[in-house]
Amino acid sequence: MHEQLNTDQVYVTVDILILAVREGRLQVLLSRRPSPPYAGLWALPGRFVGLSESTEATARSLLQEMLPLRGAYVEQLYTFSDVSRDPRGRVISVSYLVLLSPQQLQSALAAGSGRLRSFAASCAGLSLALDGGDGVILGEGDLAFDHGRIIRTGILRLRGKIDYTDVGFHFLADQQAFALSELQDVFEAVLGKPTDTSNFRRAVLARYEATGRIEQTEKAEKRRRGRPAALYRVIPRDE
Amino acid sequence: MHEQLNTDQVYVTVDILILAVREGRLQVLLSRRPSPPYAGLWALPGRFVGLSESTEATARSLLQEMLPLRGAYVEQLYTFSDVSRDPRGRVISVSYLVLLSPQQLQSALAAGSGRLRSFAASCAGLSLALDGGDGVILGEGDLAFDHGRIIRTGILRLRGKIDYTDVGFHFLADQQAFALSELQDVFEAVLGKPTDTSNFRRAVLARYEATGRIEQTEKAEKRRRGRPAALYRVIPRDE
DNA sequence: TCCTTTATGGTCATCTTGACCACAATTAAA
DNA sequence: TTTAATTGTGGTCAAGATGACCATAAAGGA
Repeated sequence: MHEQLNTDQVYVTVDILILAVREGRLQVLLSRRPSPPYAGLWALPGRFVGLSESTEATARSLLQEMLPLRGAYVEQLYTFSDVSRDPRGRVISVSYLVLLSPQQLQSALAAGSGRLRSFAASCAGLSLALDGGDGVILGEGDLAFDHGRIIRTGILRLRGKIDYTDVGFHFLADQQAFALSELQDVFEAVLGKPTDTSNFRRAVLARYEATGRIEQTEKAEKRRRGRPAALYRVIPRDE
Repeated sequence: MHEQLNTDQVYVTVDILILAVREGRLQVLLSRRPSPPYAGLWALPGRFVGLSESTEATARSLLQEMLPLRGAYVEQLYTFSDVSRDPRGRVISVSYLVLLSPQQLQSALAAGSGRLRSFAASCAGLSLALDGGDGVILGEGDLAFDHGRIIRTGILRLRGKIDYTDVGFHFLADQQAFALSELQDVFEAVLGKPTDTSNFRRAVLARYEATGRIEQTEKAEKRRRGRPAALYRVIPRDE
């Protein structure tokens, strides 16, 4: 349908940047392009915007195809409009940022075809170095379109807002109790640097428990080796 | 040219939100729409995106038409894409935020036709109440399209970043020395609340003078009534 | 001259932050 | 069974930042 684009009009697509924290690293969901342009390279999921849907609706329906899940965190990221960003024609991309728990990312990978795969993006500093979960290393040249730039933009946005908003919670398993150390793993993966455990705990409890955003549950976890951790749960906000 | 839009394609426009601080209030540049839709209502300057220009280029050329000036601060704001936001058809708007000094805003008003006029936006809380510089009060219903929402989005963005970025400087006259009280006026107008003068001075000097962003000049101002103020200048960054 | 206005510098108590330390509660190893 | 390693939890302490407030300086106007 869209393999040949008219040269006298502007097209609009939505690309979604799906991030999750797995194995201590920030990961991004990519699929391998089956056909030109950029056949064989990795790309963000995307789609042309329909005539009767907002770009946010496009992003959500695109997400719905990959996940049977509702209520994922979706936020508009940035609009990329360089004239030559798509060799097929004049295509403007409105990008969205989506945050998933490891389990949600896993089920997206399971539901997807063989084209779908995820890669850990270890982004020390600003250089985009995609470090594959199975040993594959992705550089900027392995990504289609300007998707490397989109990923960098998204990670910077995330880093900028994780410690004064609630976005970090969306990386935790929905509706499940969590240990503070798990939340700390999320922060460290996003910010790319270690944090003092005691200070992190103090800051989180002051910011979220005092404001009624999280509360302690009765149970304690027993999964790991050391002392069992107290479990907390996120209090859903009705809006 | 664009009075009739095809119903089978998506159009892209750029709308620019031009803000300045004048007379202690945050003001926005609006023009009166000469023709339907929304004829007679106030609207942000806007234009359809050309085939061979990025949206940022569109924003800058649109700005250039109104101002002979280069180097104004331009930042992408948000992309609005509600299906029914434009009665003419399917029009997606990429909005940009532009910050001007009072003098720049004045010259834009002088260069513009009679359709151009500026209004002070006094935005206590979140309710958009446009309080006219010459007594006219604008409400949400006096604005075309979803431009009230764009203005609100821009002001919130500005408030969110003014005290941890350099954006506040762009409201001051370019290349000119300024007194700290002028910068304080800018902050108070943007944030909509008064600030303790002494604490403001301490914070600004710690944040900007210590990092080499501003420096004191030799001269002192003599314009006003009280004690003359020390003048500072912004040190341009080469990037 | 005295009052008003604006600018500038300072105090002081409180809150926040970063770097540590000590101990608790569990599992693994010796 | 003791000991060590591991993870979680609470606390201290000094340095820095913040908010409320006061005092003084330098100008113009009455």
